[in-house]
Amino acid sequence: MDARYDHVSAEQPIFARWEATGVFAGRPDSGLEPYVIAFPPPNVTGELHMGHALNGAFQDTLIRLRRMQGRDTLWICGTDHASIAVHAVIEKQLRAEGLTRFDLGRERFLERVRRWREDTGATIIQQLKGLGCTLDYDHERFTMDEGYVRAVLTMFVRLYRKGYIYRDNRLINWCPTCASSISDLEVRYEHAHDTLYEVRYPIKSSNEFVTVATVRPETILADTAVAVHPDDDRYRHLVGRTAIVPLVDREVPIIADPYVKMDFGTGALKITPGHDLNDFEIGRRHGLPELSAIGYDGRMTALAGEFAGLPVGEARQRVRDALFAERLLGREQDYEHEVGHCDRTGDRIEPLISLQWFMNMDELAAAANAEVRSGRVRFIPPNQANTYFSWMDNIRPWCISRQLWWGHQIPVWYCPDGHQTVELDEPAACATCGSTALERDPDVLDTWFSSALWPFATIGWPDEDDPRLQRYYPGVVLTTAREIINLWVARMLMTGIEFMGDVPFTDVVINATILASDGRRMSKSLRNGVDPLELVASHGADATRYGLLKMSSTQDVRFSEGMIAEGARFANKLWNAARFVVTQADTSVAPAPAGDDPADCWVRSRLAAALEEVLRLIDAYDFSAAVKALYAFVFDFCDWYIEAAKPRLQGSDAAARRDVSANLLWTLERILGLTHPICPFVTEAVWSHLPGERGLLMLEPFPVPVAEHRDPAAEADVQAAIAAISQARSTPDVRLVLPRGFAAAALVRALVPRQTEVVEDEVGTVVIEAAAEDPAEVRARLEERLAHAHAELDRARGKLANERFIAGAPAEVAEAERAKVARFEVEVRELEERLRG
RNA sequence: GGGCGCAUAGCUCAGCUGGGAGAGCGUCCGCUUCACGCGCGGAAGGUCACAGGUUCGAGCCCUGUUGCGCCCACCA
Repeated sequence: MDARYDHVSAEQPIFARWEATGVFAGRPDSGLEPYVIAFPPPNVTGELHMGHALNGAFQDTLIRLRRMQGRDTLWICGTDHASIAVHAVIEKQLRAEGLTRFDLGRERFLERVRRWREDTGATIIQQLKGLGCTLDYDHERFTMDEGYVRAVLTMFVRLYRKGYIYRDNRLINWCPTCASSISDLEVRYEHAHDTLYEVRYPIKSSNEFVTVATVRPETILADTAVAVHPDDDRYRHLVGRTAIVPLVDREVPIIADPYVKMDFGTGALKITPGHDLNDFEIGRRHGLPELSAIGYDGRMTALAGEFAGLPVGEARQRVRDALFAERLLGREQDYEHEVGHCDRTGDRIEPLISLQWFMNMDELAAAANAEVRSGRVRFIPPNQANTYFSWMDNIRPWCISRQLWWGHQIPVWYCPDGHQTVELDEPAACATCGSTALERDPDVLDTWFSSALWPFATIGWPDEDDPRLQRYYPGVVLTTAREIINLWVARMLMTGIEFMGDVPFTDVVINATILASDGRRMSKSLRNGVDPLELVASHGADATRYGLLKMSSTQDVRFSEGMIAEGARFANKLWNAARFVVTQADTSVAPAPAGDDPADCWVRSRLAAALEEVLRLIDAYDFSAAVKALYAFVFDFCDWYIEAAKPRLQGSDAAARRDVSANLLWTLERILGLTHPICPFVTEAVWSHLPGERGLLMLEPFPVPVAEHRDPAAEADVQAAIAAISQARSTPDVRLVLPRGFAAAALVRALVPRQTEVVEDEVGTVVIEAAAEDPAEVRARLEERLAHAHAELDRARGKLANERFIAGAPAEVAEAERAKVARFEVEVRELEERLRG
């Protein structure tokens, strides 16, 4: 064994050995209790970023631990076809060639997508292997696999027949570059500086005007009403009258609707159902016509008359000028607000009326809500459920159709008469009129529609007899990022309940977001990101896992490479501890809890406590605290137990040598087992160097808590001795007060500095004195300690003298204060004596 | 605009139901080169963002202020 753990040469071969076992695929015939994690399938376009790496480390740690604990673990591997994201990539390539997807046509475009996917491959899967993740790679799923497509279409057909899915003309978010609708959750709002224009609308058959405010004067051309608040005295007399829309001279009613805010703008609102969501809803309430002045290409339509064909931005300016010329333009004020942009292309979103497929989620959401409110599904941390409830409690119809080509094409066929036939497979004839001239709906489904059934479509659904479905549904835990609670988590809950009759998992763990070191979100454009692959290359997969898990305690955490470096030191420490045991201990003895020196009892007790603690923390998904507890124990083992073992291994007492060797081996084995889920590579590497015939550590049973070795008294004694010895190693005149018998203990013999003299006194304490030192310095130090002791004593006595403290403080707190008084009284007496002497 | 959260040592962060301010890294001092210099021991370093309040007692509870982050959101 080299003096340093070399992750570069160690990791690849170890992973190959793991893969060869085939256990990643689960052990369906083992009779073991299943443990399933739903893996969030990354986009095929994806590269492993920090969020994936954290989530991968998190889930793999759980999977490995449960596997060692004797569960039949399954962690389905796969990727998402990422409809709109892939479109963005390919269409960008096409633009560079001066083309659009429409130049290629549907078939050639899809061919190009498939070719591109073959070329780039799912690199992210390879990257997950590099992190050590034990996903079921042999049964990798893809949301465009044949079976998966069938599952998606089945869901569509069933929900259609249930009446949840329907086609409607509604206002949707339109991205002109994508040439498609996008979902509410794909709209990003950005701050914008615009102008708020006041525009005067003449009132028919009068000299009056009503003045409205708008940031989008070009939409005036599609206005179909003016609205005021029903209680607004300024306008009450106008309700029911007719206003004339400027420039187009359209006569529109003046209506009253409580949505209008009296105190905003002029208190009068122009209503454009075709280009504004609120107006759309007001329009539906009042039965107003829905006109479109803006087309799907982002230009003005024929309705816009002289402005037809102009891009929206230009039309706005021209309309403004025309209004000015007609003296209908009022004040123009600077106005700041949030404007929706397409998450993928950055285009400004145009709300447009469009014939689309929608999904009503009211009932599904109510059922999913109930499972969270009842506690059957819990969010960790619990307050993250607020995000979920705020969306679910106000659920709106979901526009599920996209005017894209890469994705699941909607299984609806239209005959020339416009009848809809909804079938899984292409029907021979129209179900209504029997026409055979059928045309399939060209649109595809929103990517998240297919993601929503990931937990069961990956294991056989809709084939309800598939044994995997019986065995591996429902899973246990989902760990993911905060931003997809609604996009994905909520929808999986809904579909799971609807189609499987049960939720797909009961624990939803929302991971920390790892921010860049500047405190902002890591992003390509800010160039503040850190590549996890570089961390794996430079520090090792174990170090990266360790560091990410340790960082992940709060909701948002700044990335710090120091944590990763700590992980590397930790791995190296383990490696070298093992190297010591292998080279210095008697490896012919069997590993066993042996030896009854205080140090032996202490290390076994600490191990038992660490096992219990780390396990409890992982069960609670507090990986950061688990890593800390593990680190503390491993370093205690190395710095104190191994050090104390040295003289006993080298001494002439053969029995002691055997005991210490057995104890070292036994403890080390358990440390490796406990550490393996977090740092799988180094522990596996070390394991193979230990004496004896060794299989894979990955398949070893988890070292069950060894509670019978708990010995709090020994722990307390040795911990106190360690503190005292530590002090002695830097402060030569310190007086050690150790339990009786410690002068002979391996710990003390091994660790006190050579130049100190060890004396056991008659009351069972050990005194370590410096050989020689400047008396003035000794005196000064003693005086300092005396002053401190006096101060502590006074404070404690003061508290005890306070009646309200005695009345209000818990008994143990008061007791602690009394103990403190006693302790410092002794210390003061001793210090005064030494200063006199 | 709403929700969640953060402000504690030079840095990154712990501090459970209120009861003697912590860890790792960094710095400095000492030790050690026979597992590991990616080592061992120690020390210095903090008005716990600010202002009020409750309490015998507040980093922790309440109110407000300031700064920051993330998520969500249909106010012209």
